[in-house]
Amino acid sequence: MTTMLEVAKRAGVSKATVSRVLSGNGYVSQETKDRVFQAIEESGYRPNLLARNLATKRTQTLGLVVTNTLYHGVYFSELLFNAARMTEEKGRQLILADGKHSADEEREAIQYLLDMRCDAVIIYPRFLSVDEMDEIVEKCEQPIMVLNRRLRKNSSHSVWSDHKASCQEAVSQLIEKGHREIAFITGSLDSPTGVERLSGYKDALVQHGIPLHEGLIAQGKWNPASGAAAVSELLARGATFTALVASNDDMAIGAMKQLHDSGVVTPDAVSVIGFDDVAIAPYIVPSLSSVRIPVTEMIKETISRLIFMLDGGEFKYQQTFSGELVLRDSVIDGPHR
Amino acid sequence: MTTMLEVAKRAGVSKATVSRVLSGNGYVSQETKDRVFQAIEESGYRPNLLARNLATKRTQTLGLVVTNTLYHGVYFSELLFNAARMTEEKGRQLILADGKHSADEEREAIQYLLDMRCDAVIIYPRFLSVDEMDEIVEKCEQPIMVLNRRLRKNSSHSVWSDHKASCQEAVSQLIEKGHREIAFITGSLDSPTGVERLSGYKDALVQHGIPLHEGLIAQGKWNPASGAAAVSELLARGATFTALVASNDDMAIGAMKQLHDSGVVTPDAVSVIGFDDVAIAPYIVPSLSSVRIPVTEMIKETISRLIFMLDGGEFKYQQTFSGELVLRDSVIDGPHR
DNA sequence: TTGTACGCGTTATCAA
DNA sequence: TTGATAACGCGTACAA
Repeated sequence: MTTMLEVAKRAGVSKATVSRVLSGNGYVSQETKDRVFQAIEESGYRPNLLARNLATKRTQTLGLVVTNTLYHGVYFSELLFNAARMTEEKGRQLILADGKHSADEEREAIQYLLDMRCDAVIIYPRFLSVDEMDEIVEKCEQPIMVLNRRLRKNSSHSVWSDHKASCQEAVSQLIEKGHREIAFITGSLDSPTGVERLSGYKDALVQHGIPLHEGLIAQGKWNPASGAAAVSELLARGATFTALVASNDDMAIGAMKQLHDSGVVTPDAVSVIGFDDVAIAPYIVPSLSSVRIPVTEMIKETISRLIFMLDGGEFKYQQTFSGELVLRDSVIDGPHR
Repeated sequence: MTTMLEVAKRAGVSKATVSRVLSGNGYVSQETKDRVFQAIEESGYRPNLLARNLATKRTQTLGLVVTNTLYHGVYFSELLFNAARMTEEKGRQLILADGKHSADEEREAIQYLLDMRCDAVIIYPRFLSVDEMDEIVEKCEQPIMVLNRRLRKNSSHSVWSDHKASCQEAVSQLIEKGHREIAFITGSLDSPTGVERLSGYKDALVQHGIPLHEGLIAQGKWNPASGAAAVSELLARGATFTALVASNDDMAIGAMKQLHDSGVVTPDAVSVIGFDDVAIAPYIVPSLSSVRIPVTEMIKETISRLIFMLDGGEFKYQQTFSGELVLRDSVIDGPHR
């Protein structure tokens, strides 16, 4: 690899001058500029970003940590796509680190990004507690933002959407359409998101004076297969319901398939609501209603805040997002029996 | 940020000793080891990877370039997930750079990874020509592997699956099941993959002595909406067919929805085959057959080769993968009318 | 077993 | 307008 020094020699100038030409800082005569550029061309010189970043103490990169349990599915794609786009819009590069599937590995991933001296870090946590992340935010010199969690102490360093309220709203809509027997498929209950959605379901029932039947609740694990399994379990229990809320779209899709396959209940007879809006779902299951989580908007806010902080700014206020309920025919019509 | 020097002072030793303790190279007495570790604890020291990488001339990272037009969908997720997993298995970190949506931006992304001094780079090209990539492979000091293209000169630096043969095979299967009128939805025809699949379709027909009807071919753009639009166009033309091959699963899904909505042809009456196997598809459209591209295996081979090259190895031979046709009932049964 | 001193490829601060 | 030269934080011969 040819270095700046070799370029300098070839052009008959010093390293410093080459550096000036490249960075645009400082005065350089047009004549020497030309000579330098020519030398660069001839030698195929490429700047070493490691050296540059070490010297400037800036890497122009944002780090992003996500668990790979989220990798499958369109939700992650949307997250990643927008994060990359917005980061580059701000003239920076996104570096992705895999949080894998444990708290330790999530910690390691964060640490890696910090050790790489990313200018700032975005964490979409899955295993780490809110308290630990509050600690990380305070300890680190780099600005840090946490997605999908509400930090206790540094709430302005987090951007989240109110899963409980969104779910409560969705269930309320079903109740108002006349549904009384509403089944619920949970997500993994070691995830706050899963717990919050379940809690929203329960609160909506209470709020409308509808008794809670544990028999109408089945546990899922976010993926389609577990949604299908949950429906099997509900049916095996002899549960009857006119509506079904699944804690995400993937499970909702698995659930609908199982409803169809089992033949006990035709899908059209059950109103189904999911979450996160797998973008492809409407093409296949037009009857699936969904609560759309505004990932794009949330990422945008997150990155804006980070950039602002990098420029020395400080946020006092926090911002909550809420899911938007997109209803399809089967819900709008109310119960079919 | 506390540096190694500060740790050294606190422990009453020299930088070199701290470095030895951290890397495990060279002899250090247990006693001083303990002192150093304690000093590290107390000061919250973290090594600066930029400095380390600059000094060692190794970054322990693999770069991956992918266009964001691939981000949506499960194919990309599987690619990324496995790439990250395997890279970390080899004790390295994956760095993702967005190739965005033009040849220039794809070049920039590759250049960025090289400038960051990634030890090796994987390119999943969308816009760059095979010739240009052959050039890049030869010019660069870092090992480079190209996914989903067959390089002309450096074929051992590429891993691809034979799209033409896979598609030909799929269409042949349909023909052998008794289908004679087989519609085809192309991918974007500025992509080699799209062209190859179309060519496989045509060749299969020729091979079986079935006349080619241009009226049975409609253009798509890889996404579900374009698959639906293609079906609309076919129907508007008055085309009749008992089977339909779409150049990927997303379009196949859109196509099936359109077949259903239009009511002209019930989906069950048409055997549909897609490509790439959107993992979620079987949960929703059990009747969708698909050619599974072995992404996981291909990534595995790619990374193995890179690691081997980093250790000074050189590959003489090349390896082709081929898609595996997964047939569902509607195809196995043959034409329904 | 430990310390000294130099190199990695840049940027940045001075003089000149 | 240009050139020495000192950082940046770490690895590593070489010497002790």
